[in-house]
Amino acid sequence: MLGTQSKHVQNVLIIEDQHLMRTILVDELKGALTTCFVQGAANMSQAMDMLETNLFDLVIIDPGLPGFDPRSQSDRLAVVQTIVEMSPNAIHFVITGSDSDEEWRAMQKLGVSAYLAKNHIRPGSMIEVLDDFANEGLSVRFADEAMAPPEFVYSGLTPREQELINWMRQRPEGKSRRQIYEELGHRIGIDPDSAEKYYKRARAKLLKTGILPKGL
Amino acid sequence: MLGTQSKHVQNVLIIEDQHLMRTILVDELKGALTTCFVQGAANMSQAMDMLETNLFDLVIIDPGLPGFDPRSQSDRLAVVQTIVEMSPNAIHFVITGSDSDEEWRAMQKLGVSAYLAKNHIRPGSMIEVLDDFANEGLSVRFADEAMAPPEFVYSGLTPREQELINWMRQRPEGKSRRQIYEELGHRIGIDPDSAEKYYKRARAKLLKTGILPKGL
DNA sequence: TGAAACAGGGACAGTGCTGTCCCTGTTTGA
DNA sequence: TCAAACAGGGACAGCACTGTCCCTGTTTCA
Repeated sequence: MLGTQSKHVQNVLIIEDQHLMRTILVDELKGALTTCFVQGAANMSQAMDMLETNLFDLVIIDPGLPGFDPRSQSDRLAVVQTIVEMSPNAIHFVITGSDSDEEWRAMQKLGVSAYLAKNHIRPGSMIEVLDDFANEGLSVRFADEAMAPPEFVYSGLTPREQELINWMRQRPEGKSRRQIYEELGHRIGIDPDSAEKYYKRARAKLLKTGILPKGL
Repeated sequence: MLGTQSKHVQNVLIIEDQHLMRTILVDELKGALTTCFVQGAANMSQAMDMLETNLFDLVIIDPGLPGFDPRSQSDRLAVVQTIVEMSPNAIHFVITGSDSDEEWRAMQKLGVSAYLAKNHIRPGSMIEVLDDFANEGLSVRFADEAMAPPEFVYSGLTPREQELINWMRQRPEGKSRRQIYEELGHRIGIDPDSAEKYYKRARAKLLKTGILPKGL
């Protein structure tokens, strides 16, 4: 189950008690794998049910489950150990809100292949994590304070329009909009003209509703 | 800014260090408000920049920010207090991974209107929270172990197909599929025939790829 | 002053999801 | 055995988003 196999994983289980986080992790995995079948469990008993009745290729675990003390290192390790033992043929990733180097080492001894701080997982990151794992057999991401550009979302924009606005907001000083159109068009594989159109339409919409950020 | 106003909020700031959680909160807010402008900040300095240069109607805070000790009650309260003082005209919601009754009381004294445990926020919940707030001036949701039905996602299904599969998986023993079509069609405002079609198409796709759950 | 960058549009085709309506068969249970 | 429930499709229209190509003006700056 190593190597190039990892992107064709079929059966994935995500064990995480926060609904929104679980939902988006399911989506991220769906996006990172070409064809797959992702299931989510919100607590230990649900997870154990599913582990008993299914064979998973990949199990993603947040050890901070309800009924266990999130401060207790032994509780966290016990959760992971139980799950690893119930799915001996699966790959196991751990996702955590509060990471530590010691915990990663302990998890690794239990057979965990990746250890990911929640605040270091961005949309699209799971692809990189799976790549790391395919190449090196493991992937580790500790918490990270690095600046991400602030988000900005207006309810009336389509995804493409949002994308163009976001890129344009990060435009460096000396760069012309045309250069952004060129660059971005190349990056996402569309005509620079189209990129220009999306930006202009987005801008027009924002102007009409009066909420146009400062960088235009 | 009370009452029916709350759904027409325009400017929203979400302060949360976990990228995925922030992303989905932005989306949830975008969905819950008719027209809005949602911004996200990943840490305190970014948040303070934005609070200085913008006027927000609603600020949503996760007090567990990088640079502060998530175990320290005083750190958490200080974060919230600073933000509340910087946006005196805004409504403030607090979202937290580890909730407690005492913390909610302390937050309330700082002027916080809603206190929400992360594991109690489901997709679509923000609408209810805003309703609660509009009616009662506050909204509180402590952590909750109640069973949510396990998720199931297959990468090749459209949203509607997913929805039908998910409803059908929860079908009670004595209920016929036709009854589900009826009920669901009524609930989401489509023809029962259409519901039937979606389910059948979804089922066919799952059969073709070999991953059909047990309940059919 | 002339060229590039800009704002702000229109026309058009393609695609995927939605939703309605209709069809043929097979299985199941009262 | 007869009707309802089921599996598994086809045809078709509407709609939103995408993407390409083209247009007119105005501003900016070398």
